[in-house]
Amino acid sequence: MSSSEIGRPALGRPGPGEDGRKAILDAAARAFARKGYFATSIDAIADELGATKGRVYHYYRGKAEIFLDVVVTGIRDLIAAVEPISARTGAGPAERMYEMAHLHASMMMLRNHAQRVSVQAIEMRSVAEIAIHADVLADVLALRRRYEQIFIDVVEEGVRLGDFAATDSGLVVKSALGALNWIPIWYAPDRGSLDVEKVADTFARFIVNGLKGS
Amino acid sequence: MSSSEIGRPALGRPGPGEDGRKAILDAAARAFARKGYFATSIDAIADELGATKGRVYHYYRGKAEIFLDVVVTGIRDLIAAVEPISARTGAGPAERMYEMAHLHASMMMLRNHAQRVSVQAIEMRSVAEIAIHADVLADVLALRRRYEQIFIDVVEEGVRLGDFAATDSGLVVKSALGALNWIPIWYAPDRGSLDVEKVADTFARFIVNGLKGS
DNA sequence: CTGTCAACCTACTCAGTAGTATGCAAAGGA
DNA sequence: TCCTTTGCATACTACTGAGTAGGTTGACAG
Repeated sequence: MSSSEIGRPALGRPGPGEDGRKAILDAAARAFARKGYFATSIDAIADELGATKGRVYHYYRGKAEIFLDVVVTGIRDLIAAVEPISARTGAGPAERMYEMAHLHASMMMLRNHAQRVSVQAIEMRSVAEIAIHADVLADVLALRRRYEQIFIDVVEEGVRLGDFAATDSGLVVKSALGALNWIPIWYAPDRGSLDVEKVADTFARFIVNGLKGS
Repeated sequence: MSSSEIGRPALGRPGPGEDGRKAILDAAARAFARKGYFATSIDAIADELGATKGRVYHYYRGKAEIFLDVVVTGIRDLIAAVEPISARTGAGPAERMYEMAHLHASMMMLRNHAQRVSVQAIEMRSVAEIAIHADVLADVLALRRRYEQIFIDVVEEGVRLGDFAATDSGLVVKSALGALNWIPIWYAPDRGSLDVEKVADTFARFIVNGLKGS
């Protein structure tokens, strides 16, 4: 809050500042990714930090606020990574869609805790504790829609060019993103048996083929 | 327990018996589907029943047991519905896969609370409360693997016949089931805007096309 | 060297809820 | 008819965990 004002006061102990929030965000993302929202106590997040509750509550108003911050960060990261690909010139829709799906899949696997949290978060809308933050929730939904729209645009361009079969673009994108978003649920990062590249490639091919039609 | 013994005693008040468990199971499925495991109290389940805790604890040992029972029921229903299609003679792998995906998608949408619960349940493995029931959890994982195997078998048959492109059948099935299992997360049953049949058809086509390759 | 403020930590409070103890009622069987 | 057993409800207990209150430390400004 105060640090975002113009001509910061610069009084007293400077300390971590915005980095303090970031550290908590990362710890919370790891903890939430492991146990889920409810099974993760504030104390557990503090432990993950090597600190106590006091530190957490110094930067955040409450548990729900931390959680939503993790979720928003996760989606923002996705958009920031995928949007440039969608806008790439000199590549057809199919090729771009492959790259987008490939990257999304990779991000889901590479120990990206925020992504795992974002995924489990979607069914939280009904939980009162979360629903209170209607403004942030609206942001989350808007970001998610925007992300879907990126894919929809590419699909519709592909349909116009005849590269993809004509169907309800909203629905096929939900199919594709469903397949991708499901990855964190079954993918276990520890056992290196499954190659990230191979999974991403298989998924991306599957999706592009699904769009092309027979 | 006692009712499963041979030559049941048949003493005292007969009452609902196994139906009592069923009623609780349904109420719990609805409640869990709405709020999730942790946000659903035993009292909430009892309310859904129009009863109190006492009734619930008369039939179940605890919350986790109810939850896992809902999950097992959900998967069993899926297997019971889809397995017959996979074994159908006189239809090619592509056609059967379409029907399987179509049915799975439909079951995800038709207010099937148990399915929604099963979906949210997968990330529960790490929660101590649930992990205690190692035996039931093992059953759940086995059932889930068995269900996946049904799809894998059809895919591999399709590959052998040249109907499907050759890839890692385990991974493409995970893609397909991911897309399908994701449905409960975005599909809102109340607003009738989205036609169940249309969604199921779009998803099933998408999946079959994805398997066929280009 | 002193006041100030961020950056914490410790030690509480208090609400919600899983699970229990107990009692009562209804429905057969003998 | 009474006894037994199931099928509940009511009224607890015990605990966990979110959020708070207040204290302490250390860096920087003046």
